[in-house]
Formats: sequence, structure tokens, C-alpha cells
Amino acid sequence: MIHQGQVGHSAYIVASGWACSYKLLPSGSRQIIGFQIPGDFLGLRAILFRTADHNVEPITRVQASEVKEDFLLDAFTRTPRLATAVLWAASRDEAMVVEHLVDLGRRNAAERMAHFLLELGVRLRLVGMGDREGYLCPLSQYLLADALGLSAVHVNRVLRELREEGMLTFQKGKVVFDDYDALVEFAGFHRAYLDHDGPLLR
Amino acid sequence: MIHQGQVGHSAYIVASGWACSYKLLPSGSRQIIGFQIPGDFLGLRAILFRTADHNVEPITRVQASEVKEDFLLDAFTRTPRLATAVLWAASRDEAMVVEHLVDLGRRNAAERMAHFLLELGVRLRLVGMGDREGYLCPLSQYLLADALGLSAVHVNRVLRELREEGMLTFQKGKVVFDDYDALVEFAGFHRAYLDHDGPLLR
DNA sequence: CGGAGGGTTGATTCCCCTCAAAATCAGTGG
DNA sequence: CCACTGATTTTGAGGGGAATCAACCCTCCG
Repeated sequence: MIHQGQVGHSAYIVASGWACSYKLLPSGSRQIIGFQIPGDFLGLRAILFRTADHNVEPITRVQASEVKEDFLLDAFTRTPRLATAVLWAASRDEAMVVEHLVDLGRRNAAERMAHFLLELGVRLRLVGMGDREGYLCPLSQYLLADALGLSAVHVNRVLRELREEGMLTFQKGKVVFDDYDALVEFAGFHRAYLDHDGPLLR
Repeated sequence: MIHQGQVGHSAYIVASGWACSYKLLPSGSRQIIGFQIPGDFLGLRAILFRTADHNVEPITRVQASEVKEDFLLDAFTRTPRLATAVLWAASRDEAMVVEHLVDLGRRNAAERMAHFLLELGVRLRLVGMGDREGYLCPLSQYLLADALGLSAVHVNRVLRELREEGMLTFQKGKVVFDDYDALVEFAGFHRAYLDHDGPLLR
């Protein structure tokens, strides 16, 4: 969908399916920045900076509406409210990246996993694709590893631990919260950063 | 300057001095999101979300221009170009956080340190506070540790390594690039994400 | 002169990586 | 229906990078 270093990209609004954005290092390893789910806006930086600084790739089959560069920039000058809305979306995005940063910097593997899957759960619930019980999740352990800065092997062990602790089960594409409250406590999860009221229009 | 959980903040444009933004975890540990230097805009999320999701604290004595919430939101609707400029600034900010994320996820301690100090160098050069030789840097090893997701002790060891390898010297508040090219190579540093042309105005 | 903050170094521990190999599963074609 | 392939999950063994704990030093400052 978007390729690092290339120019002339569009932005997209995801209608269905999952995608992921990531960066590749010279060493060949990959760091996943985040996952995009239905309702998400992606590619803003690719438009503003003209040349994309990251990649976006579908994980499942994705349907998305294309938002062309010209349209977006025109719309900004013509409809300030839209500009504010996009700014707000970008800020929510940044808040998620920041929380992800905290994950990698100051949480151990299990807390990281728990926090990450909780966040994903809240986001999916906001678009009606999950509930307090759990959700369907097409992510492989390799993808989780590249997102959480772990090895795939260790992802597997951590998932086993969480399962044996009776907090969370992730198997066969399904995340099940076995003990939601314990999990929230364990991960130090505060959903405030996902709950802001939408653009502060005036 | 800004306190997590509090409402009614302003944004600021730093005129002189250094600040840092960070999050605190229940465990008491701290993850520094980034450092603000002269010319940087900070506190946008605190305004858009009404309640701040992070803290900002001065490191040295800071002089900054306050940008009040009302002013900013009014200006958006009245001056679309300004909105685009702010959006652009926010995106550059996010690009830096993303690169920081890659640091924590996929680089070892030494590469992380090198990459971080190189980025800081480029940013400082853009505002005339450093050159290819190096720059003045008021950050303690504790601050570096909390930014890079390391312990202060290990920060010290890594700095010693880099010094003994003849790549970089950080002592007495001065960063000196002993071998800039080697350092860039070692860190896998690409400055593209800092070099975009400024707001794409129309 | 005592105390605090920051820097430096050593010893030990442990979290997570790497390497390696089964086991399971989905799809594919004979 | 089964053999074959490739992707994914699972488990084990061993090693290493960074944390932790614990000193000791220096400088600055009231």
C-alpha cells in the first residue's frame, strides 16, 4: 500500500481488513509501528512529506477508500473543520505510538504483550469488532514479535505464560481475556489515551 | 510545564533551553518520549485532548512563548495555512517518535545511543546549536537512560565503548563526534525523516 | 565541611535471543 | 484420499546483553 522512499502516495481510510505499518533496518530486521484496523486513517505522513518514511502492507484482504493528495490538501484550506479532524486523528495516532514506545522501553515481555493486546481490544471494541470477552485476531506470532521487539520464539513462551496464569488465551486466531481485570492490573493499562472525545470542534 | 492527567494546558514554542517529555509508570519507572530544544513546538496533544497524556519538564532554564488554547483553535479556522503548518509539525514529531520506537525495538544499546545522539545533533544543527564536530548537551546519563530504555549504569558503559572505539565522546556536557561517518554507518542513521521541506503549502 | 547529584567500575543475576528440531496445520496437486 | 510443501506454533538447550546491587570517586554548593 505504501513503500518507504517512494513518492506520490495516497492516504487511505480502512473499511475492512487489517494492515500494518513498519520500518526496515539495514540489518534486515523489521520494527512494526502499528496495526491499522477498520476506521483507521493511514498514510498522512506519506502525503505531507511527499516521500514515505515507512511501509504499509495488508495483513488480511483489505478494502479501503483512497484519499488523494490533492483532495486532502484542498480540503484543508476549504474546510478548516476537516483539517482539525485530521489533526486530531494524527494526534491520536501519535498517542498510540507513544504508548508503544513505553511498551518497548519500560515494560518486560509479558507486560508488553498484555498491554498491546488490551489496547488492540479497546480499539476493536470501538468499531464493534470485539468485546470484553475477546476478539478475532489475524496476527501471527512473527508479526507480534516484530511489533513488540521480541523474537517469535519468546512471543510463544510469553503467550503460554499468560495462558497458564489464567489471564489471557491467544490461540487459533482468537484472543480471549480469561481475567480482564487481572490483565489490566498486570499490564498497567490505562485506556484514557484512546478515549478522547473526538475533534474539539468549535 | 505540563502534567499528565491535568486539564487546561497551553502549548509552547521553545525559545531557549532544553525540556523533556515523559510518561511515568505505576512501577515508578519513567520513559522519556523526547527532548525539546529551541524552535520546537510542544503541548499540542495536551490542547487537543484537553487532558494531558504525558508530562513535560524543563531540563535547563527554559524560555518559551505560550500559545493559548483559544488562540490556537481560532487560528485553525481562520488561517488554514497555519493549521497545515501545525499538522506538519505534529507529523515531524511523530516521525521522530517512530524512529525512537525503532531504536528501542530493534537496536542494541550502543546503536541506540549512537543513533540518538546523531539525531539530536542534526536537530541542533538545524537551529544553529551544533555542527558536524559536535554540540553542547546538558543531558545527564540518567536522562539518557530513561530515554533509551537502559539503566544509567549501562549508559555509562556504552559511552565508554563508543569512546574507546573512537567514534564519539560525550563528557562534561559536550558531545564530540570523533568519526562521524563511522558513527552514521554503525547506527544505520538516515536523516531523511528530519529533512522534509516544511509544510506543503498551496 | 557535609551532603547531594552525577559519573565510573566490578560482580552477579536473569531476561530474552539464537540455534535447532518437532509438531501442527492449510493448501495444492497428483 | 494422500503425499508434499511451506507457514506457523511449540519446546529444549545454551549463550549473551543488559539489569541490579554495591562500592567509590568527583564536583559543586550551601
